[in-house]
Amino acid sequence: MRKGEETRAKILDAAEAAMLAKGFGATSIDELIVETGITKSGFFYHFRDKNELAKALLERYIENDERIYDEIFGRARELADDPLQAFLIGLKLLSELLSDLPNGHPGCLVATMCTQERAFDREIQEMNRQAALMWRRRFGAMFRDIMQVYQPREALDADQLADMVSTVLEGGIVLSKALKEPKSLPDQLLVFRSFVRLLFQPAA
Amino acid sequence: MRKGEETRAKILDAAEAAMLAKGFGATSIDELIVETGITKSGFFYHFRDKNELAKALLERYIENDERIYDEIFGRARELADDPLQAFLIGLKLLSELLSDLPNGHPGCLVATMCTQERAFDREIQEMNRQAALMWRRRFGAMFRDIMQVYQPREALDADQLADMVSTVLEGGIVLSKALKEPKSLPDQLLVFRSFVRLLFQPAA
DNA sequence: TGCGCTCCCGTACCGTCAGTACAGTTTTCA
DNA sequence: TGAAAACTGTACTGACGGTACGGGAGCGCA
Repeated sequence: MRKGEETRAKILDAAEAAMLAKGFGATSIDELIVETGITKSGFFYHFRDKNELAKALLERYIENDERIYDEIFGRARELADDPLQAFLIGLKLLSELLSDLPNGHPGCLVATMCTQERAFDREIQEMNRQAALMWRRRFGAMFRDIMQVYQPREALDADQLADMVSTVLEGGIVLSKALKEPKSLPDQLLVFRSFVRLLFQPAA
Repeated sequence: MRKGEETRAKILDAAEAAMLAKGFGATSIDELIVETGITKSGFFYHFRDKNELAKALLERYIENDERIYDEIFGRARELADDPLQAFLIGLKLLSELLSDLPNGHPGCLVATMCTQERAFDREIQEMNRQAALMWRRRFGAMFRDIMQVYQPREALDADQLADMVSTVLEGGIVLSKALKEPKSLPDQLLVFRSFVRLLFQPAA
């Protein structure tokens, strides 16, 4: 029971790294079992097929993602009472966290499964959708809190602003990878941060 | 010669649609030859291997991409002398173009090849990088023109702002696909447009 | 008329990979 | 100590990427 979880986690670790680097199709089960030191039968004991591996992978990824956001924006909220300040601090903390990754962000599993959508079943596509909706709810609530205190200088919807956070993160990851410049992602997040500050800055 | 080009284009058409929908790995050569009505030997006459197909695909995609940007921002420049107004009009035109795609943006090949980077050779990764750099040059020049006339309200670098255009486009595509909401991409572009307007709006 | 070139077909084959089937073995924990 | 959990081993199937190579239709040209 305990051992099973451990092996399962080892497979997921190897799979996540490989999938983010090479994509779903280019990652073979054979290579995963070599890396984790089990046999093919062992692999299929844990996962019925490759699709179920992808599902477990995505599930774990999203949970971890949520945990990180909880921590960062929770900490930011401790540092400032004002919702705008807290959000700006959160973006800064997130940018710093992303800067500290030596090889840049490893990639977002949600994005990789989006760009290869038809390779996966409906269940995975729905998990992806729910993840994006959770981001919208999370950041949307923050923007609504901010709007209770500050009047935006442009009439923008809280949900659209929330989606902008996801957009900048996902787009930043793509751009960073394309340019091979890890710094681009945290930089783009800071540009967005400037925009948010400008948007809610009281008219002089 | 003429016939060869035609067949080649037909393969590329089928491949592009399939790759954007399913990803690289999930697109089989067998299915491409069925769709284009040629044989396997015929396919390998045109492309040495799958990687070379990807290269030709990316090349064609980037050229087309550049052409579209040339048209849209060229047209925008005709409609307004002021560089800021021209850029804002360009973003609006681009947003409208993206809105008019019935099934949403089919996906960016640069992004799909980024999320599967190790599956491709260095040449393709370099093409991807050059494409992103071209976007930076293109939009960077526009922001520099704008900055000659308008003082930004936040100290932001023209190149970082240029990267923001790419970021919003790539991120918007990912988000649109994840959410299954084609409208998200053009919406996000308009949110970014508001930010740009706000950034260069003369202080009241 | 026939030569050569482009463009493609047909066939046979190889290695890799996902996945199946199932019997047997070790490990773990109650 | 015994049953369940966690594997191993072997043998196979079918799809796919890719190779090899001979052949042939159509076309331009001398």
